[in-house]
Amino acid sequence: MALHEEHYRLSFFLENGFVRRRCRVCGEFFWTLDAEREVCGESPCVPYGFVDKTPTRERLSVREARSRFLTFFKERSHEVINPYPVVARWRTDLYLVHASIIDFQPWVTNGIAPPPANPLVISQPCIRMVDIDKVGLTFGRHLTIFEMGGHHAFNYPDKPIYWKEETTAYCHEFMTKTLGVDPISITYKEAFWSGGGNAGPCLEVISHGLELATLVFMQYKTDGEELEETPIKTVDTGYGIERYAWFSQGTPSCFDAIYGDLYPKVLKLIPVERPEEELLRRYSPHTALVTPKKEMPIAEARRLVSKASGIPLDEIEKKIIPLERLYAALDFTKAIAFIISAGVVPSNVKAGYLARLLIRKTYRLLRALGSEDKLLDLLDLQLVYWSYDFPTLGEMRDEVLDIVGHEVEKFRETLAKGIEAVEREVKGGKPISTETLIRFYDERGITPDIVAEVAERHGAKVSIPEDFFEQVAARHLTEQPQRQEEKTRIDVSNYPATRKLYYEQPYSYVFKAKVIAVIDGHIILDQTLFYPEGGGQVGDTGALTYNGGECRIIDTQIVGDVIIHRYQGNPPPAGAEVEGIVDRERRLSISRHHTATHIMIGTVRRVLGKHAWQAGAKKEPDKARLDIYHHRRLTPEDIRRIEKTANEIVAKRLPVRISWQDRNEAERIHGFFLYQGGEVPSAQIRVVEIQGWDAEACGGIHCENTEDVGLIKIIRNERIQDGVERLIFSVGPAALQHIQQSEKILEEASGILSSQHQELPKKVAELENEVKELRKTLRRILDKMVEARVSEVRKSPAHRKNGLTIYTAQEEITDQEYLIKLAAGLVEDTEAPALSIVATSGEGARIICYANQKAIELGYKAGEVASKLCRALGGGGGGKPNLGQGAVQDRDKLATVLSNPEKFI
RNA sequence: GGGCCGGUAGAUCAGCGGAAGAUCGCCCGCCUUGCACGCGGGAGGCCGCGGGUUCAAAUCCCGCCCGGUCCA
Repeated sequence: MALHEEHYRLSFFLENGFVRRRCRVCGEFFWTLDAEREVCGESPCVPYGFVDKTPTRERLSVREARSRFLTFFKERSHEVINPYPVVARWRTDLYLVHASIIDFQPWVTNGIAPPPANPLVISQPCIRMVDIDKVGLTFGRHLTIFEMGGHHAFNYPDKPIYWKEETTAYCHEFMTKTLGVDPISITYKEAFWSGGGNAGPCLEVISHGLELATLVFMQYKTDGEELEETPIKTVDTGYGIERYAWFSQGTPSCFDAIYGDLYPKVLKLIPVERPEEELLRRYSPHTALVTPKKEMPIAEARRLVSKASGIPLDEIEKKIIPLERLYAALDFTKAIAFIISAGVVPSNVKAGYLARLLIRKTYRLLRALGSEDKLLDLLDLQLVYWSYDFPTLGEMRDEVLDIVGHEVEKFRETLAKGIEAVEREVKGGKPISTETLIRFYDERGITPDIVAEVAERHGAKVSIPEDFFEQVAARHLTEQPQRQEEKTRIDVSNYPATRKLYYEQPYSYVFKAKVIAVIDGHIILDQTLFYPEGGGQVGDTGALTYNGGECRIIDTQIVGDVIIHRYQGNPPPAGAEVEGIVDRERRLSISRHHTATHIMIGTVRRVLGKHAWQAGAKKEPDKARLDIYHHRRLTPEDIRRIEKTANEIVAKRLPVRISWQDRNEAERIHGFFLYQGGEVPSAQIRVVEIQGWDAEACGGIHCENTEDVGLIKIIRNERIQDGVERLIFSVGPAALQHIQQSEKILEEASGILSSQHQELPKKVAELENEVKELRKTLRRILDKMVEARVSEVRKSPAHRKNGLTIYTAQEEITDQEYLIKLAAGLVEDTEAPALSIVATSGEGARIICYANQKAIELGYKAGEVASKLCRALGGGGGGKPNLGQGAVQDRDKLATVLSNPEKFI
């Protein structure tokens, strides 16, 4: 889709002799200097024309391509900005940076915060998981990780920078003058770009079949189908740095250009035979066709390429597919290196799941190449190789290898267990249905190809439906997500912003204010010392007094800029002057827990690693909880180390400094660690800094000094998600309370066992052993008693009915196993039909019946007999033909039944 | 955040309302020059924890803890 021609009819085109044409293949409009041109020039409308050629003046590595790009714009008054992490910590609507403009959305593009420079230029590593299935197949046209060169200009209504004309002119100059690309080969295709809530017309810059850049002119906000003009017009350009390297080198694949230096080392690790260059030269120009789409399955695409290139299909399958796998593994391991070094821990949620997906895909690819044990080696090559340009990769190297190693190990176990399960299923002789395939994937993460592989090893055939993954998706579509319960939604749009006294006087607890309104159980004041819930800190409580009246404040919330106080009792009338009193002890305790949480974040980052980001936090009066990303379960030793280090920081008496800082400045000084609590929607951010230990963007109320926190005691640790550990801790007097409680439990236990605290574990273990021994002894004695009782009961007269012998016994012992063995012993080795009734009349009187084979044949089933007897005695029972049991209510009648059993059965 | 699956012997799992099982591993015999195999015997279980239903729960229901997995 493209917009009306007007949007693209630039003076730059008209004055430089470009003409507008329409592609006879894809039907899109484009601008060209070649009046004869009929095709837009993008592959697959035409095959690649740069392979084995060098359309540029010189061959460029990725680093050189990046440098040419940055330098070009730097020389044209753009400020060079360092790349951002690939994980978008500054926004919550997406996990990964997939374009350079993401760095400046939404705060800059919507005008809330100024850009770090204007205009600016950046080469931003980007991750696109959407292309994951195309990587390798298209020889590098698609990558999950690539660098996007972006020069950006933010045009404010009162301060324009530059727009379409300059942008296009820059691009053309860069292409032709700097790189030396023949102008006649370049086309500018008209298109429309939309994403992240913004949209605008764009020009795709193409040469020799390859799209090298996209020039986007962001000028709309998208609201459903509607386009609304935005006040700030943003030049959003994307130059494919790797593509420039590929284009300039003319290698068969982009991977050859990216990893030229690394290739020999890679082949040493993973020996994949490289097809002869001649074959690659013929194959490569058509690889844009190999894009799996819904309407074109991959097999069909391969047939097309085979036809276009003249290479037989079986040769493609034999020689090209392993290469595709190697290419994909290269790209994925690079993406893994970047994501994990940005602090993502593989898990089943959020960005962690994407990381896990990448690691597993890579493992399976390498498995198909027989080199699954080389994943970490390949990853390590990437970490070292790219650390020159991205030093974080070097700093995080050990941590990344540890995290990924752990993840790979876990996946190996999952695979091994899954494969065993498949083997059991196959050996059961059942054919593998689609349903079974889906279950193996959904419940065990075993893909159908692996099921098929295992089944075939055992001689079973498995057919995988073409639309397998769609069926899986359909299954998940039917699950409707239930919405979280509505939070306090009170319309405050008619009220003025509340003045936040708690920031001006953080250590005051009494204030005067005027009542603006009382609505829906909430009071709105003109100003307040009550801190509203936010940033994980719970809202304040307290009281309001006025003119002889008083009411309790039981919670405080903030809606927009208006603070609402939930009350109990009689509220003051609107307009009244009130005195507010915040519950001081409670607030002090909350502050201590809040500052302690910051100390803990700094601590886990040092004890566990830089990946230990905050996943969530809550600070209450009696405890706080902190969720952190970590790949292993915390050991008791980890917990002790964290506790110890955190308390050392308390004792160091570090000042807690709070200041409002310019957003760009704060990011420059503290980095993105600031955003532990998520995004912060303002140009100025409130930075809470524990000197030398931790700095975070935070709106909470804190102690003035770490020593004010008092003791930090970790109470509990849970794993709330895979890869997320929760620490629950108490601070100061609240911690003491917890310790006293634990001591009380210990005292009770040692009182019972009359031992010292430190003797308890030994004592309990001894007791445990003793119980086991006693149980065994008891069992042996009871077994002896069974023998004795059997012969005793058999000697006394038995009852008879229809040829059936009935033995009865009344026992004092209530042990079930004893009773059953006795009942069985009485009749089991008897040839004639025999039935036994064993009763115990103690607490919880019971009956056990046992029938031998002959008795069952005669029609006396123990279960039925037990049922009849028990019902006659006011209870209930049942069982199997040979063994029945039940309970007796009417204990007095039991003797009658036992002396005349034949009357009751 | 949502869905699904699971927790039983050291390991892998079966049993899914009426007496806790199999295979491998472990221990002791036999066989063998020795090992492996083979044969015979044996030890090893709060059936994840807590409630509930029931005459009776490993089994059914609820909550919690622990693990796995898919999706956004």
